Amino acid sequence: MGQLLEKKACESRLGAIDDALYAIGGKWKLKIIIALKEGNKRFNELQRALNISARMLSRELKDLELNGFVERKVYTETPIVIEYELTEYSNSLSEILEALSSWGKKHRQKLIDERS
Amino acid sequence: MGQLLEKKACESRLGAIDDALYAIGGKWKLKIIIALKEGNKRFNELQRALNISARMLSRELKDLELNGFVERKVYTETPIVIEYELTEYSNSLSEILEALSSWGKKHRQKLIDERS
DNA sequence: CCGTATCCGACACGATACTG
DNA sequence: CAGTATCGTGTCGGATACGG
Repeated sequence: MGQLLEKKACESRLGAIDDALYAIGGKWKLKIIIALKEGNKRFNELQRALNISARMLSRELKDLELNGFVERKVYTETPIVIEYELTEYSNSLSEILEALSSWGKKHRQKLIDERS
Repeated sequence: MGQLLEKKACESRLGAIDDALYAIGGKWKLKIIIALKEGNKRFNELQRALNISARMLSRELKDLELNGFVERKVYTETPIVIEYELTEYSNSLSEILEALSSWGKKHRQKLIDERS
């Protein structure tokens, strides 16, 4: 009977989603990553691009660094410049990013259509 | 120059991700949907399957219904039974679900490997 | 420019108890 | 069983100010 198998599969997916949301859930993480896909950015550039407070940005960047998505680069030649750069590992998120943004686009269009 | 194009694309993706997170962000929405993929479920079944409080489940189900992902079905034959069922539209999330859970699985494995 | 510290309100989330 | 009401906690997240 497939019941049991289905249940196992479901539980496994639930756990996996948990892990994923724990790492990249929240309001900012994916958005920061998208912004950095455009190219390395400095702290203030990110802040302006995302309309995020310094406090949150600082926190989230640390978190992203700890989890291996982002690297903080310090160029010591004067003037000293600090940039944030995506790591190789962050590329593993591309499918998620693609799926989310393409769905978001369609969803927004649906909402617009319904209102008319 | 591709700079401008890239910037536009980035902003568009940021907006789309916003829309997506607004609709399906948070700790519970996707998990409820996954649980229902296994088959229709009653309130208490969902509660036990997800370890979610009645309060949150009630809220999230209303939200999911409003956004067209879930339908509340009432079977009036005694004994009266109330079930929650996924709508057709909820299938549009399958790519996201797939991407998230497969990434989550790999990510967890990575964490395990690193710890050894 | 790159952040950190502090204060504060809003809300996500949980536990418990309760109603029809 | 299907929810709602109440209460309490923690985190989210912004505003402002400040120091390296």
